[in-house]
Parts: sequence; structure tokens; C-alpha cells
Amino acid sequence: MVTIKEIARLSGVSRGTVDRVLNNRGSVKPETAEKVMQVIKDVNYSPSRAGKTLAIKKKQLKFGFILFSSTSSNPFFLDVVRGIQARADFMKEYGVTVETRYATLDNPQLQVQLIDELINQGINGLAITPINHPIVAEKLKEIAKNGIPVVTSNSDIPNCGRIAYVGSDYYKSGETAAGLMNLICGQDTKVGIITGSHWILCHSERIAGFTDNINKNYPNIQIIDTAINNDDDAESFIVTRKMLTEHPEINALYLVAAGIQGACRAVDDLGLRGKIKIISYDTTEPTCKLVRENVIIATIAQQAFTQGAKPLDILLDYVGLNIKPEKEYFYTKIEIKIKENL
Amino acid sequence: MVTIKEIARLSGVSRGTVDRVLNNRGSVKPETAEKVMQVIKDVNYSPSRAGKTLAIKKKQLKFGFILFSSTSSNPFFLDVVRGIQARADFMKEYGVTVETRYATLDNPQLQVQLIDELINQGINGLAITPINHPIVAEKLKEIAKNGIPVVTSNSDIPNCGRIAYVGSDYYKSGETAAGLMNLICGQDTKVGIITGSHWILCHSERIAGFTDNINKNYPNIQIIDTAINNDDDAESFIVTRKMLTEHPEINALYLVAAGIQGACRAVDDLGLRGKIKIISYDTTEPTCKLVRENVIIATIAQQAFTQGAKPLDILLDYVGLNIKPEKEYFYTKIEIKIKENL
DNA sequence: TTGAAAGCGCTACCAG
DNA sequence: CTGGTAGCGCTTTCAA
Repeated sequence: MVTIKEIARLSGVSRGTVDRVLNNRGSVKPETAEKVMQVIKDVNYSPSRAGKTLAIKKKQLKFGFILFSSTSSNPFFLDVVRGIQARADFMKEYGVTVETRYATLDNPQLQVQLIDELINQGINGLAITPINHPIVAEKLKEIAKNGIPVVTSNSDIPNCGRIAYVGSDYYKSGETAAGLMNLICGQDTKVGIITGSHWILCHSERIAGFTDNINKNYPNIQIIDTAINNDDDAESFIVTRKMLTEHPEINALYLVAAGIQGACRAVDDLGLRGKIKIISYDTTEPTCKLVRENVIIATIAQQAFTQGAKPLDILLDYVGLNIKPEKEYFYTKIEIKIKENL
Repeated sequence: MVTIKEIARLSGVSRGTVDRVLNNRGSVKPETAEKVMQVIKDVNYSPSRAGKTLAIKKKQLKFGFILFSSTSSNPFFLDVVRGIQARADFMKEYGVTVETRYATLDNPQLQVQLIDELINQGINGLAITPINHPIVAEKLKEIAKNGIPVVTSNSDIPNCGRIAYVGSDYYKSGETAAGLMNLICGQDTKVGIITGSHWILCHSERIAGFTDNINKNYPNIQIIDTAINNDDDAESFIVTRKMLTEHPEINALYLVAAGIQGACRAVDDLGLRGKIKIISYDTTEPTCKLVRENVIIATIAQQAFTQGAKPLDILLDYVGLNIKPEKEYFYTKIEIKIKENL
């Protein structure tokens, strides 16, 4: 392994100069830079992670993480928070601190405000589960332009200057749900879809993948109706009950969003447990319980922990070690969970 | 964060002494050690990973990894090797080298010989996919006693002095296959099992989990017959064909081991594609192809990459950073893969 | 524009 | 048994 010291020796300059060249800090005569660059190429130099890591501490880095309220009806984000916490703990040793802020799904102004707040606190990088709204997109563009790297998590805004996205490929996840439903259900499957909202991209993407795959490959499955529960359990109970009452032919449910317990309660309420094959998302504790009780037949998870942890890893690599993410999209695995492998 | 220097200052000794106390290197007067220990407790000292990591280089560590021939009929190990390679590359920077050796499934003497060879080369830790044979177990006990940590991967020998096992929970994986088969197949499922051998623990464990779960929970599934293919495709073709001919009532196959292509070829040969629901293991390229072609309906993966990478991580933590594994069993995820989430 | 040196936290080695 | 010192590779700061 070649070190900076070695490069310095070979090119007849000091380590400081090599460092300046390597990190484009300027203040180097072009010819000198040229010479050093040449040596770097020649010996195929690659910086040592260990050395850089040790030196990070002096920078006293601070990252911000904005996500959705952990007290919302969707406990999914609790697992994300565990991922954040794990990484924050780990990075503490390097003098890195992580500031977490909670937004709500319906308030882009709040997101902008939280971003400003974190910027004022002097963060060196931001991870965010953004609402795809123009004012949020603009704000992200702005801070990216100011040199603060942004990583989106769980939900994405393309072309907002962010360096990477960590989260599910929702379309593919919808396709997987369709494939799974085809395997599990029979020749004459009539499915009802319960979604959170048509405006939330991840929900509509899942439905698009689900629908497209059915239309393309599974003529045995027929989508009977779609209802909206606004991610709310009480509402979910009502709309699900209504749907099943109006369409007694439905024998499968595709639960796209939160409000899973409410929907399942409706099924139970109508005495349809076991009669209706239910596929849902995520492995929050309440959902796992329903799987163990044979109410939900399969649930599709999306590495929640990773969605909290990975963005921070990417940011640390970027600002601490000057390593750019090796790709733009870090798709989480689409994990099919049944009772036995929960 | 408290450093060794700080501990030294607080307890009025030198850093060297603190280091000796921290790492039980001896040569410290009991009273001095006592005093230092007290300070360490008081300030809740925890060593810095970064610092230790940087210092690893001086040790010029070398690890050995013994697994099964990558040219065997089971390409599963190719993915394991990718995991090894990735970690070996990464650790190169720390001056750590990894020596890989290939054994065969049926030759415990060879394993012992390879272990000796690596020991003679001066390895500081060993990862191994052991054959569960007394002479291998004895050899592992011996080197563990000599202070060389051993991590088993993919296959395990309990109580051989190894510090951890990385790999599948085969019993649970068999249970999952049963659960999956119940979901996918109908009321009257008659399954044929094709296994590699009754002597290979992971095969028999999978079958035990599968059978137990069926007996306990799924009376609709009936196991008709079990055949052995010795992990060989040609043999697999023959025994599968024979089984399906003798038992035309079979409508599902549980492929426990390698020889997947051979079994599928037999199904095709009899014109039964689509008629027989096939569940297999792993996501080697040939198997993925069969899933995409709707021959195999689902396959269960076991994080092959991790089985190569994680043992090396554990060894480096152990001998390089003096961090003991936080648990004994690192079970890989039981991943259900269908066409859409392959 | 460049060099020299200190320091990040830990380990290893030599001298007492 | 103990202290002091020189690294591991990189960054940063102060002089020149």
C-alpha cells in the first residue's frame, strides 16, 4: 500500500503539497501539481480509510436527519430510527453528531423550516425523507448548491441535487406483490386494494407496479376496487368493511400502506378471516402479530433499519473521507416474509 | 470521548502502562493495575475503533479461509468467494492478507491437512466450512486451544472451540419451505423431496424442519417420497424422473440441495412443467434462470455473500481490535425469492 | 507556493 | 515493572 509520505518522496515534495494536490485545496504551482498527479497515477495510489477516519475527529462533523413523525400511526419509522441511532452511536467516536428532526407527511413548509434550522446549526450533510413538493425541492437544490450534500431516504425527489437515494423500488415492490398474489391465490382471484393516498408517490408506484404486472402476466387476477384510508386505522376499518360488504366476491386484499390493523379488523369483523388472502407491507410489530395469527398471509419488508443507517454512512464517506457514493440508487431488498421467516 | 492518554493522566501512569492493563499484557504491579482499572471504570472508557484500526497494520495479520471447491457442481460457493474477495480487498489496506483453500465434501483428511498447512503459514485466525467429522473437530479444538480463533461458516461443528458460526438456520429454513409450500400449493399437495444426502447435516436439518412443520401445521401436504441425488445433476435427473414416473400423483417438489437443473430437466422431460410446483434453494445463476422461466416457483436464498464476508469481519474484530463477537450464532436471513424480487 | 511538524488514539519497542 | 517514544496514514496549521 502506497502512502502519502511515499508519494511525497517519489515526487520530491512534502506531504502537505501532496495533500493539497489530492484534495484540490489549491495553492500549488501547476507544474508541481502535474508532477505529483503523475506519480499518483503511476503508483496507483488510493487513500487509506483508516488514516482518514482517524483524522475525521478534528472536523467535528454534524449531520441532520429529517424523517416523519415517529409517533405517527405508522410505526415503520421506529425501525428507521433504530438504524439512525445505531449509526449515530457508532459515529460518536469520530466526533460526528447527528441531529434528528421529525416532520409530518402533509406539511412541506415545516420541512423547509426544519432544513433551515439544521443549516443554521451548521450541519455538514443532510439525510431526509422529503415530501415531493416544489418548495422542498427548491430548498434542497439550494443547500446542495451551497456544498452541503443531501441523501434522500425512503422517498425521493430526483434532480434536486441530492447525491443518492436509499429506499425501496416501489414499482418493483408492487410487481412482487402481484407475483406473490398469483402464487398464493387461485385461478379466480378478485382483489381489493386499500391504499393510503393517491398523492403519495410510494403508494401510487406500488399500485402501478401491481396493476401493470397483473395486466401483463396474471389474467387470473382481477382488481375489483380500490379504497383510500389516509394511513389511518379507524378510516381503514371503515373503508375496508364497506368495500368487502359491497363486493362480497373479493377474496384477496392488497394493503398498500399503513392502516393495516384497521383493515384486518374489518375482515375479522365480517367473519372472513382465512377466507380472504391478505398481503401487506412492512414488518412492524402489529403486522408481524397479524402474520403469526394467520390473518395476514405474507408481508413485504423493505429494510427499514438500512434506510436509517445507510444515508449516514454515505454522508460520512462523502464529507469525511471524500468518497463519492458508488451509485445513485441504493435500493433496499424486497423481502417476502411469511410466518416462518418473519 | 476518553482516550488512553487521558486515562494515563488521571491515574498518574504512562500510556504504556494503561495499554498493558487494558490488554492484560501483564507486567504491571497489582496496585497500579487496580488504580488504572478504577479510572477506566470511572470514566466509562471504551477504546477507539479508529485508533486500533490504524495500528492493526503493524501486526501484518493473516487469515485462512477453507471452503468447498468452487468448481464443484454447486456454484453457490462462487457467491461466498465473492464475499471473501470483497473483504480481503478491503482488509488489504490494513495489511491483512487472506489465504483461501478449497476442500471437497467427502474428504476430512484433506481438511485437516489444509488446516495444518495454513497454521504453518502462520495464520492468525481461521474461517472454515467444516466437515462434521471427528478428526476435523479435534484439529479445530487443537488450534483453538493454541489461541487461534476459528469461525465456522455455512456449516458448523458445535463445541469445537470456534468463537462463532455464520450461516443458515437450516431447520428454520426447512420450516419456511413448508410454510411457503402450504401457501402456494392447494388443498391436496403431494410432495416429492429430492435431497443431496442424508449424511450432510444441512440437508437433513432442512428436511427435518420441513417435515416437522408439515406434521404440525399442514395436514393438506403429504410427503410421498424422498430421493437422493448426491448433489449431482445427472443423478438428479435420473432419480427425479424415476420418482415422478412411479408417483404420478406428485404435484410438488422440494429440492433440498444441489442438482436443481437435473431435477427440473426431468420435470420438463415428462412434460410436467407448470403442473408441478417446485421450491428450491439458493440463487445461483442457473437457478435464477429456472425461476425466470417459471419452472421453479420460488427459491430460498441464504446470503451467500455474507457467509464469505462476515467470518472475516469477526476474525478481524477479534484479533485486530480485541472485540469478541456479540453472539455465537450469526444466522443469515431466510430470503424467499420469486421471479419478481430475484 | 511550499515545507515542517503536531496530532487523531492506539500499539510496540527500547531503556531503564 | 514502568516510562518514553516512534510510528500507523492523513489533515491542519504555522512558518517560511
